[in-house]
Amino acid sequence: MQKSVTVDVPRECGECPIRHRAVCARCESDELLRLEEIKYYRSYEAGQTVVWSGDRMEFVGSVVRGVASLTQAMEDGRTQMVGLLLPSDFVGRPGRESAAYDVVATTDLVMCCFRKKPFEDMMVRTPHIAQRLLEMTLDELDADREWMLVLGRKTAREKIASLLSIIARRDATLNLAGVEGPLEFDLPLTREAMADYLGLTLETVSRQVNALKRDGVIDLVGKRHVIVPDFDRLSEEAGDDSDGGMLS
Amino acid sequence: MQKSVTVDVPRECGECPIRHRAVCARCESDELLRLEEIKYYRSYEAGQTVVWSGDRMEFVGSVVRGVASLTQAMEDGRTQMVGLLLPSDFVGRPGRESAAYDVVATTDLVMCCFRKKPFEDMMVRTPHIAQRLLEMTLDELDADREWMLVLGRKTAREKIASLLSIIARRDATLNLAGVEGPLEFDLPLTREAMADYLGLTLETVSRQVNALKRDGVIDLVGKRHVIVPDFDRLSEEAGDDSDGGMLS
DNA sequence: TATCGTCATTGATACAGATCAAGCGCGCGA
DNA sequence: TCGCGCGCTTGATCTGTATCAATGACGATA
Repeated sequence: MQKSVTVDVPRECGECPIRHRAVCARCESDELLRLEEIKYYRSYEAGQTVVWSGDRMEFVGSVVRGVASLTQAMEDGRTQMVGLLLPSDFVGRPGRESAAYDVVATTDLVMCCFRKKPFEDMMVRTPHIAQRLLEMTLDELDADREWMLVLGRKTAREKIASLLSIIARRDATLNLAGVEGPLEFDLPLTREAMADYLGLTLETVSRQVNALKRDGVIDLVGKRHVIVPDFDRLSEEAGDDSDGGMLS
Repeated sequence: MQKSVTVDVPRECGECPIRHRAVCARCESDELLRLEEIKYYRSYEAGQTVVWSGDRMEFVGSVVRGVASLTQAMEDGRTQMVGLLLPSDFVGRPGRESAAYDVVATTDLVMCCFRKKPFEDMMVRTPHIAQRLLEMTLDELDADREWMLVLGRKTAREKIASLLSIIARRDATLNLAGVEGPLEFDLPLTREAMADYLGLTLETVSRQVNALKRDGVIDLVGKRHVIVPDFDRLSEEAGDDSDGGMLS
């Protein structure tokens, strides 16, 4: 059942696609060498759970390729996704014993992992890592707060537009795609996962996605491939400041 | 108009009520001395804005006494509170030029401030500060993610119960009040502010607060003083795991 | 003591999104 | 090639919360 995914991740940090965005971004080459000694890669298939909430967390790491989600659940089954982890995002919390959320691979996933203890030791001796982690954590805090506005105050249509806008933006910065002209990307989420992220039901997601398509805000190829002819229009639908802020 | 509030905050960090919880918690006495040189206190009256979103942020600091709120707003006036800042919480982001949110004093407020540049310099030379800030930021991230579940998936009644539960808990840890027996505290928020935090209207907040009172989950003295006869019952109403987790 | 403003309550009604219930379409394994 | 299952769509109806509209309760100001 565990079809081992062929992984073409370079052994060398120097060749790593997330070298300049991940927690190691600030490291000098000697620091990188020491990281290289303790790192290892793990692969997961779409749908696999990477970490169970409450479990002992024996490693931390970075998403190298693919998408994972962070999910909180109530006993009765209600579920809220609290984070979308794209390449370069960091998973795990130094100084904490057990995981606070479920981490699930929403696409096939490759992670660059460090056993927790060696990483913590390294952090103490390598300010560049701690600095970068603080910076990334503060960025994430900002992103989550923006998401709180989405969850608390936006309509279903605005929520969908906000999600598409965020994915489009992150996708564009990763691929350094042409900044002008239509954006295009594959949705890494099912309708149900979108619903869990947006605090909606999957039926409402489906209806609103199709409404945005009918109104020409987006175009769909199949169910998952999205074309955004006019990013400003999408931002407007998301209720964001009109000044775009594209790639800013 | 600016009735200068009498401040009885000690000049000495050693006497400071938040000494062991704030960003300075890990500092040795020599580090504290250097912090003392660059710190200064500021007071605000309830309702005053501490920082405007988008403004240049010339200082960072800690809440010493009182409560402040972090708010995001859309152009059309919809408003979402994204953080409640209680004593020892940190305001501002080192390494960023302009504020991302409005910070408003919701009660009379005393802050311990540092001009941004000297503080940043100090952070580089004082790992204890950076370490503590990372820890606090990670804690805040967890809290915000819990709040995303509240905003995205809970009913109005559960939202109110969740808010009361959080305030009760934080209040209890601050005052080291008797862990058993009825909890009691003053709401530091108007009904409208509660609505902004919970993603509701103030009418719904009013109705649900009174419903919880009718059902004996809480008792009210006046509009703002809350008595919680049974904390577990409140947790249950909040939809939280029944095991309490009180002060954990 | 009257008056004003702020904060809160309460009621009537409207509506966005949830819920319940089919049904579609496409990829995959037999 | 069939049939099954999963992801998705679409329709009918229900309901929790928003919205609109008064009214009440207190504290501050004159």
